[in-house]
Amino acid sequence: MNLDSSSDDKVSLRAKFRHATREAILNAAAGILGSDSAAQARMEDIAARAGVAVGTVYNYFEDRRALVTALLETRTKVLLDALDGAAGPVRGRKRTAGASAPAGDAFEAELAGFVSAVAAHFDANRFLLNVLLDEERSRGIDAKAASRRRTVFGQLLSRAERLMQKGIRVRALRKDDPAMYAALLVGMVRGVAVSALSRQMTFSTDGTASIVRVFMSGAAR
Amino acid sequence: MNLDSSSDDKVSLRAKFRHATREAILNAAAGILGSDSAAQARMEDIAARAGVAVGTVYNYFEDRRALVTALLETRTKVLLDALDGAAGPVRGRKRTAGASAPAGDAFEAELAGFVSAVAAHFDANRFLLNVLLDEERSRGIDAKAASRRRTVFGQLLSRAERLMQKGIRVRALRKDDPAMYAALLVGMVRGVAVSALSRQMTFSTDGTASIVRVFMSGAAR
Amino acid sequence: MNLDSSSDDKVSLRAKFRHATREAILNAAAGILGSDSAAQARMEDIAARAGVAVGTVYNYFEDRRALVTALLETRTKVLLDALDGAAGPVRGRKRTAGASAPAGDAFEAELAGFVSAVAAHFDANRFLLNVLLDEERSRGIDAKAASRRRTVFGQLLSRAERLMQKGIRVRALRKDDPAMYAALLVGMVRGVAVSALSRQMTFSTDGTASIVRVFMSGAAR
Amino acid sequence: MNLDSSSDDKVSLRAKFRHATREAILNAAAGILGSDSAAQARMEDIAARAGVAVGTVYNYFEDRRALVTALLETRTKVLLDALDGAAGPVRGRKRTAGASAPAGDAFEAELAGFVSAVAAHFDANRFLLNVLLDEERSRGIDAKAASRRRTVFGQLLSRAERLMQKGIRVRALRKDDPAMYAALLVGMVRGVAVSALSRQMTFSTDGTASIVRVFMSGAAR
DNA sequence: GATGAATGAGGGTTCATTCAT
DNA sequence: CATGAATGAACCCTCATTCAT
Repeated sequence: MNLDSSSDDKVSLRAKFRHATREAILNAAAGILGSDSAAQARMEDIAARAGVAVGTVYNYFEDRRALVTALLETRTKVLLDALDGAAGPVRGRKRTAGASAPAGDAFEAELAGFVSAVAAHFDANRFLLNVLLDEERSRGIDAKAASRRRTVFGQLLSRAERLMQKGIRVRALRKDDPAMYAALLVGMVRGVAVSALSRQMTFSTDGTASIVRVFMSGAAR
Repeated sequence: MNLDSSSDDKVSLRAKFRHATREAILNAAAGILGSDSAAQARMEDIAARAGVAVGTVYNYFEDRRALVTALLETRTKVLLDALDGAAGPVRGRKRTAGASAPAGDAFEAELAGFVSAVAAHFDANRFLLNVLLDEERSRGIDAKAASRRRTVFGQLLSRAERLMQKGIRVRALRKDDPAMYAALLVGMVRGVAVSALSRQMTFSTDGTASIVRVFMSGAAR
Repeated sequence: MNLDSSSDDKVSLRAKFRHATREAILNAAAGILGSDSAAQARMEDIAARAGVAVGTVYNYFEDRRALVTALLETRTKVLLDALDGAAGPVRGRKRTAGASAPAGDAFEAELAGFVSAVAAHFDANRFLLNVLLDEERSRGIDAKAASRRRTVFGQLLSRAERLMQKGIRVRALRKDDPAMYAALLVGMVRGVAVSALSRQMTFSTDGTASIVRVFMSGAAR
Repeated sequence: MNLDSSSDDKVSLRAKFRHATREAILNAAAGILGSDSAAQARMEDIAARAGVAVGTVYNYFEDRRALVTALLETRTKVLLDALDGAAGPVRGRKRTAGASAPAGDAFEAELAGFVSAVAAHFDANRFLLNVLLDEERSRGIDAKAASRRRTVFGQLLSRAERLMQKGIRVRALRKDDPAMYAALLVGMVRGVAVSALSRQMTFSTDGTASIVRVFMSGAAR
């Protein structure tokens, strides 16, 4: 038992260490791929930024593709979880609500939650923003990874679409193609995020409010 | 006379040929950079697609960077010219109009023109769409070109912003930050374009209509 | 202690190995650049001759230019050190000597030392001989390196000039422009070296003796 | 006859023109190959300097090698002719002379002639100086051309050697290996020429005088 | 003949990946 | 396991040479 426990401890320490190293590498990759001068995302640079040797990176990830894929998946999972989390509470509220006005308010709140969750992630991981649609071009990314990534983007869109369907169902939105609504909404978020980026600002709450307002009520007087 | 004309013909033929070759190369580059598997945009591939030898590409463009830059500039110029052309007529109408309702209609028409012009170009040059913000990452693009490109994107945004200012001035739009409006609008266009892309569709007129409707009146019931 | 020593050994072994590889590459480069058919000094050839892959060469030298420069500098340093070493002892003797005849003898000895040192290096590094003045022409050598190299040649000349000044000072030589004397002497050495080269011979001691004799007393009867 | 003569005129005019073009190309090549920054001696550059198109160069010379070879041969022939011309008169004088002192003087004069002829050509054709031994390295020069060139250098040496043999025969020089004497003399000339080059001077008559003096009487007091 | 655009083999350089220590 | 030097396929670019006009 003692032996086991000590061995267990060792193992868990090792596991922790392994995990920490893995994270360090992922963070390094995110940092480099998300930076403006992302041109050079050489494995060696990533390793250096993570404070390990190149070979070590290959101990944690099969190859370059695997690293990028893992990065994408990790970050995407966090985003999607946040979206689902943001949706959850509202869903609860919504069910409780009976009146149509509250339904509209509730939906708007959920929409705001969705928008700010996506925005927060774009803010935090410029990497995601950069990679979102286009990374397939860059070195070492193949078609398989690209399609998988489009799935990533697709997942975001389908979350948005589900939200739109709900909005239509609860009569908060005019009846129309939910996919179109989703595209418009996600496009707006991306547009504001990019705009904030190029002006060296962060998304802030203003962005979220503007998006929700325009999306719901339009910009017309 | 004969001599002159023949000489003229020769010159113009040569010039025409030169121009045609240049265009062929640009088109080839656009095709490859705009394709899904844009990962391989090797100079040799571009040359092959244009039906010339590698060396020939270098007879027309200093290097890879120059080629991409030229491509970007050409395509962008066409887009911006289209935008300016679309804006012109409406401006005339707007001045004539006295009532607020016509002003709103006129602006909406101009907005639709803007949107469909941008959409048409995204449709025609998937290249532009891909490259728009993110190409700075890919091989052979340096910071200078990147900033210039950001200017390209910036130019699109500033056109949109100008349109928004006009909308506010003619009281077609609620008073708000025109830059924000611009970001939202361009984001929507991009969102729909990308969405169309991933569903293998073209932008169509539906997209334009949806964008204008939501942007002006919102999606709320 | 054991641990330390083993770690030391490792380090020194690595360092030694690194150094050996570097030397192997330099030698390969010297061999190829010094050979008759020096036309092909492709990086790949140099690498092959050194028994490594191309990439390895680039682990040791920034680029082609850096390799050639390093080669030149290394070899030149050895030559100059030899010259300075040869000059040292004689200088000691000279100071001791009071009579004019011994002074002349001492100078002649020093001159012979100088000549044979230079000759020995030309013999050993045909590379140096080839490159000495003219390498600026060959591919991949830029102006900066060229001027630096001319400095290399200049350093040889200035060593010779210093020797000539001493010769004049100790009245072993007729009073005249030391730079001219230097040019003549170095030219003679190069002439004999080249001549030996084209006759597939080595410089030998005969060459040195002839040079000293003619330089001091002339060829006239 | 008229027809013939007119055709003759035409032919001779054409021939003259052809010859002029050929010379222009050779001069252009000499200018570029002789310049400090001889790194780029591209066919296109040579053509541009000669004021013709690349294709035209290929109408006059089979290929790059042929051009360089022709250049070398032309220039060398001029040099060798000058040497032979300089030698002629002296030979005549020598035969007339009976006393040993005049013989020495005559030889010294011939030597001076030789030296200044070589120097003049090095001055005029830096190209020759550059190429003399080393050009085999540079682009587009192959082994065959190199050996032929070594012959060029060899021819210079053998002219010098013949002169030395004469010097020994007429007892102007101490009896020794004429090839060695030749190597020393030519080396001196090259040394002074290079030295003059690096100091941006021309060879001048001083150089010739110094060479002759040291070669004949030595530098010793 | 003169022209100069087209050609494409060839060379320098990079960087993902491997593997001995 | 970590390390980092070695590897070599792949890519950008150059320039001697050709050939249609």
